[in-house]
Amino acid sequence: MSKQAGPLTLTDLNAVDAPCCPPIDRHRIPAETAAVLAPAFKALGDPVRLQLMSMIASADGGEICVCDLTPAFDLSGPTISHHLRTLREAGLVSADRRGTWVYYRARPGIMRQLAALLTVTDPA
Amino acid sequence: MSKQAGPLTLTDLNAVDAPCCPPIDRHRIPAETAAVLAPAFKALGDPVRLQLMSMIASADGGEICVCDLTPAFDLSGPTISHHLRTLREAGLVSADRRGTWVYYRARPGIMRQLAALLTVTDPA
DNA sequence: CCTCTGACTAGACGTTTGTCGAATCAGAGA
DNA sequence: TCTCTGATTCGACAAACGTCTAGTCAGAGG
Repeated sequence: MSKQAGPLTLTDLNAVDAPCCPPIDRHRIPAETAAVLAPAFKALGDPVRLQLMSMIASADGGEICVCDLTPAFDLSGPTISHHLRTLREAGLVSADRRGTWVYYRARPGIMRQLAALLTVTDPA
Repeated sequence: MSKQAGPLTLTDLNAVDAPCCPPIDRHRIPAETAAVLAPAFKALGDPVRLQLMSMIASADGGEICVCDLTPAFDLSGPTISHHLRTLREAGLVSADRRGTWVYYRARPGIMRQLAALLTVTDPA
């Protein structure tokens, strides 16, 4: 159990199925929660990664091959690979090698957590 | 109208009241949309700014004084000021000076857009 | 075994970021 | 007017980031 060493990890949050975090306008986020969720927002904070994320999340069958992602950008293969690693380490996607090809898949749990955090009550 | 010069700006998106963007798992985000929304995610991608954002969004009366934000962190005044400017330039908050004090207020519109983008349909 | 292809790692390089202390600006009040 | 306080801007610096090229790893198929 890694929960004892670090105060809180991404895996901990992923393990929780219920919404971990009330909306941001309900009360102040604890420092530990911020430390865990901020990297996920940061990972989405690059235009290339945001597009990659949407291509993965909207892919037919829920997954997409790297070989279909790379040619969609004017960037080198290693650069795309680097961005995919960033998304992976933020817990937003998972990778699965099948033969020569690697397929990426979105992790809906954490995305829902981020969405829940940003869902504010209408001021009207 | 500034819409003609640049392809798309934050203000343009703020002007739209209806949700600008279907969820990320519906279809691929266009490059222009990614370029506009990524900076907002990036601004939330720092633990300090994420906490600042939640303190502002959850503040009583919808606004909070910088003088109440600064002592909540182990950081210098200029550093907090810098983070607040980042949030401001990302369109996430607005500032209002009243006498000696400056009050910050959340902009719910863009937050709802980000939340809508991340709202994925349940796989179950 | 060799080779080919797709994806990743390693190392380098210029840019951006987060932080600070010092200086400056904006009002309030004597 | 002078001073005091709160907030921002400026300039500097180390750390992190985004990108590249070159090299490496993992399977598929002769």
